[in-house]
Amino acid sequence: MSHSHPLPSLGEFTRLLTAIANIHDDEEGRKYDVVVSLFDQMRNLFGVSSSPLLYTCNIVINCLSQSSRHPYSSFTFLGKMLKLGLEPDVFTFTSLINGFCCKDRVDDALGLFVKVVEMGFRPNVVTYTGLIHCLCKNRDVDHAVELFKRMESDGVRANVVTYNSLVSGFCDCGRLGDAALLLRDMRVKPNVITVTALIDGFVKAGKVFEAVELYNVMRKMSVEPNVFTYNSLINGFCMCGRLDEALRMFYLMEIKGCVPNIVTYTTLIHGFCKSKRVEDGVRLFNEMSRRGLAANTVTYTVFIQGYCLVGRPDVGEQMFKHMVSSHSACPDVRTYNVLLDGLCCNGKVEKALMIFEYMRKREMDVSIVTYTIVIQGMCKVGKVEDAFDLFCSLFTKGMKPNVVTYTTMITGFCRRGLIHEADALFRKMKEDGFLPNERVS
DNA sequence: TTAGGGTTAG
Repeated sequence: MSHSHPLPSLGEFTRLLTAIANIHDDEEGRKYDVVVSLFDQMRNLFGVSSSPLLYTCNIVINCLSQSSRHPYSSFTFLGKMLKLGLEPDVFTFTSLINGFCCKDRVDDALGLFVKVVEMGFRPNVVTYTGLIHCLCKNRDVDHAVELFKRMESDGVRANVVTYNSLVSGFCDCGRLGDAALLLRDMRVKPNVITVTALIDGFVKAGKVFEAVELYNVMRKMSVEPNVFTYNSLINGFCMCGRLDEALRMFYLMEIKGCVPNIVTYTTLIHGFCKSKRVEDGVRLFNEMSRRGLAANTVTYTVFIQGYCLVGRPDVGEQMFKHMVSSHSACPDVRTYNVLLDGLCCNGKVEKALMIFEYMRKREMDVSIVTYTIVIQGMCKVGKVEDAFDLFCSLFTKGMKPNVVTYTTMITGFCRRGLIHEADALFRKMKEDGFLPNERVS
């Protein structure tokens, strides 16, 4: 770098660094590289004697710990900090612990937490909340509650973010009662995220009227619902086929000044498609387009499913081709799954198998759901041997069949009268730890 | 001046 121009100050450099660190970029890796290289340039320019401020290092370390490309770079950077004579603080360690949390490495996160406490640092509400959130995401809500209690006995007060993690955690594992109690007994005012988490919990459990009741309560508590809240409620009505009520909620949100987004429309379209009212879905699609909202992958996928459901796989296929050729949205595995399943259910198994071959040639990321759909299609047209070959190949690919896969294959054998094969597979399924009537999520 | 939380499709 040439020094012919006056140098920016250390403060200006740090502001730049913070700005870059906070950019939400698709190319995460590149951003982190820029941050580290900028930090190195700062050090070269200002010299080691003018030691960079601790918070500058903390910005860098936070970037590094969230980077998935270089898993240990944050610890390498910590070493660099120590060499420069900088003492890490609670911000530094919270970022490092959170780095493990981001990668779902709860045990490493907890291990580091214990070490940091042993070193005499006092974790604060952010440190605890990061761990609680990570435990909840890993469905270990009991452990999260334990940590929550420890936090309180350490004299660290939970804030709304802590409660939000726990309420969502309870909801995610179906403990709606615990979530409701926690919401009731919170020592800080809940916000829209807290209440919406429980509303969505009710919706996912099929209890849409409890969700609506909570919606009414939240307005009395002067917690203002937002687009997330309304999308959740609309989804709740759609899920149980109450489309009129879904529409009424949709109108209500507009009256309340809440602007519907692409998720709102896609949820409604999905509701109509599932109830075989694809034309009503198209009307919503047109309205959405008039408002300048562009359909995304999910919107198209919902339509493809809808058209297949009403026996028009040709239109579904057309939409699929349109999304590819117009580059308006990129089909993902789920789009392919819906198309394959739709074709199979409409007697177009051969076509589905061709698309599946194409997917394999292109080395696309196929899921166990894709395989299950194809196995089912093969069985349907009597190609039980091909289906079983594909089933067996899963193990060498490192894929695990789930209950649906097993059930599909067993049913295929049974339909052909291959009772011994079916029985053997049934036993293998139980060996793999599946109960015959287990549901898949 | 630095760290933590949410919705949609099989």
